[in-house]
Amino acid sequence: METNIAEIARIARVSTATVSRVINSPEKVAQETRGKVEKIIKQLNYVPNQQARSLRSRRTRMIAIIVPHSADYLFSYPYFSILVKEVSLELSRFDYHLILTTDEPQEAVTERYRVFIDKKMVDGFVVLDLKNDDERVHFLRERGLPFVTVGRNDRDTDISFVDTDNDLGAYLAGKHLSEKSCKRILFINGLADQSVSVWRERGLVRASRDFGFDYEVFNGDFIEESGAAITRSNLGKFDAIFAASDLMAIGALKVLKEEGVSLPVIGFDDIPLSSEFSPSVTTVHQPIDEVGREAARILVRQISQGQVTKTILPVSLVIRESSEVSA
Amino acid sequence: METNIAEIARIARVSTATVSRVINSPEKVAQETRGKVEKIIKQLNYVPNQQARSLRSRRTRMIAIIVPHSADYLFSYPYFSILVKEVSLELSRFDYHLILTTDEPQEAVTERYRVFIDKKMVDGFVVLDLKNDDERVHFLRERGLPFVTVGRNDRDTDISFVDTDNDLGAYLAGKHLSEKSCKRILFINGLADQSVSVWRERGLVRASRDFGFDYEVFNGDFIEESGAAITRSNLGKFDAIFAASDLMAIGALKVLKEEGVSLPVIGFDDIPLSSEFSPSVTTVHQPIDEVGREAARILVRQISQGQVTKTILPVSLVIRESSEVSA
DNA sequence: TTGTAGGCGTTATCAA
DNA sequence: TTGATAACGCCTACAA
Repeated sequence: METNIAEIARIARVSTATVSRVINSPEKVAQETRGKVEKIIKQLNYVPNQQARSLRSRRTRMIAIIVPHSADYLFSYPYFSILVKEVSLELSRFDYHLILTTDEPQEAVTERYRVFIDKKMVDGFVVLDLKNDDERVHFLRERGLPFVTVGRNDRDTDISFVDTDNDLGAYLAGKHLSEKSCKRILFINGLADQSVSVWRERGLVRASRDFGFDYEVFNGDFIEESGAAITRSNLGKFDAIFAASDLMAIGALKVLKEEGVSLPVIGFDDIPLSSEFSPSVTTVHQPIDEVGREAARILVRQISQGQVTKTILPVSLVIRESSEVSA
Repeated sequence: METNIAEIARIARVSTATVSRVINSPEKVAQETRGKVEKIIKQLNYVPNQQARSLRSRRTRMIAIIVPHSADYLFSYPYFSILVKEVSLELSRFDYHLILTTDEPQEAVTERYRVFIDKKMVDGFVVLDLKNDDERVHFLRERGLPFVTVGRNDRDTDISFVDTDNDLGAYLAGKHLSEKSCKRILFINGLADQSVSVWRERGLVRASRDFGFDYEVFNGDFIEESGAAITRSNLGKFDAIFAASDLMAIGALKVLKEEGVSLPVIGFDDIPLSSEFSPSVTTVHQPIDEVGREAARILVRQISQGQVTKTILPVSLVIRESSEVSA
């Protein structure tokens, strides 16, 4: 016989309500009864059935991350794995758990969200890969479910998010390049519809005004190939490269090496590979592990206290070999 | 008011039992009633509450993957992300969902398994990173919960698993190197306690007998640094290198380049980076996406039919630049 | 083929 | 501070 709250109650000679209180709000139970019940719980290795709790309390303690198939590249991006790991670990410290899933290509972007909500499976969502105008945000708002976005945009200003200071990061990169006397920068940005790309371009615009350089933007998709392709088709036109991801910076560096060209290159993220690559990659460091943990904390707070939290984490320029060459 | 089975029943003028039957075993309901009920379900956008179903049916439709902190490296390993993605996607096609989590360093290896089981949160587990003598397998066996391992060992032969033909892969690598006239191979294997390492060494042993070469084994931990370190401390002693992961092979290739040494190098996995690296990496291709999907299918079968399935997927040698050099 | 009714294990309400 | 009892939403004997 599986032990349940009724058995504990029987043995402790109290009611099931009291056992439940010992578990959920021990402060409401007298010291003595409480000790007695706790002892029996321990003796029998009793653990509450989560499904029953969820049904009754309408809280599942589950959070979902739904990776859109259009962001498939995330799965070979080290940044993403680390983020997911930290989100999951921090959530578990609050007794929440993470469902990780992908959508299918033919589905609507919001379909999986709808299913999770309708089935009453989750208490909230972490939204990655935020767009400037993000359907998922509209949807979740409408449905009234708690969520936190990683990144922020201009439209949705009253929601919980965690972001890094992308604007400043790009500004620092531009400043550094201008200090290397660069005048025409090739800016390999991310996808244009992603909010992160907007912030980074803003930072570079500010820097170009403050320090007097020109730049031109091309949109890549964060992976190495796109950085390489954009670099290849622009050889000879620029005297420096700033890429919105380390992988694209590495793609650029490979092309430059192939072509025997030497230009300062700066990336973004500071993934592990960047310090090992040759040349090691100058980059804007983002505290990705902290982003993950903070996302978890913000969401838990949003769920339990209905509190909107906005966090912007600092970035820093890490100077390595790839920017230490003459233009 | 949230719509539930009772409301559907009321409107359709049938009992809740009939509505439940329409959902779970439509063949037991008369065409006419069935149509009527289905129509109303659709009209009201009714979706069954998963928590209630779970409580009643004792099936949560949740599967967990618990990554041990000792396998932290997995999170920066492209192989792993792709596996997780495919497992999750395939599971969702059977209406199962994936909980992804990590354990904490100070915990027992089986602690999180215990919690998930005791809370009645999951129907089964995918066990990664299988050891020769794996505590988690003992534990899950004892507790009687369905699970599938990715990899197989000699001890636990009556359990469901999906594996690739690691033995053959290593054999093919050895054969190829011997065809390049290599006589002394540096074998950079994975961690000694992992079952995958055992199979790969077996394959190389067979090849060394069949083709007459010598080899020496060193144990790395699958990441680039360990491949580089082992290569560096063995320079000059071998005329070829076989590494148990592409990342370690790449680490080896970097050291060789640095030192101006040219040796045939073969990796394992065939991660995306291997075809782009310079030199492109000769490697044993594993169908990682299929491994993930098959793991999901096997587990679902194990849960629903109690059926043990063992799958070994084929590998193939992909010959690229890194083995096309003279020793 | 359909309905009645009990129960899955817990939490919440209300009264004592 | 504690207990009795009614939900939570669904499934499934069992009976009709």
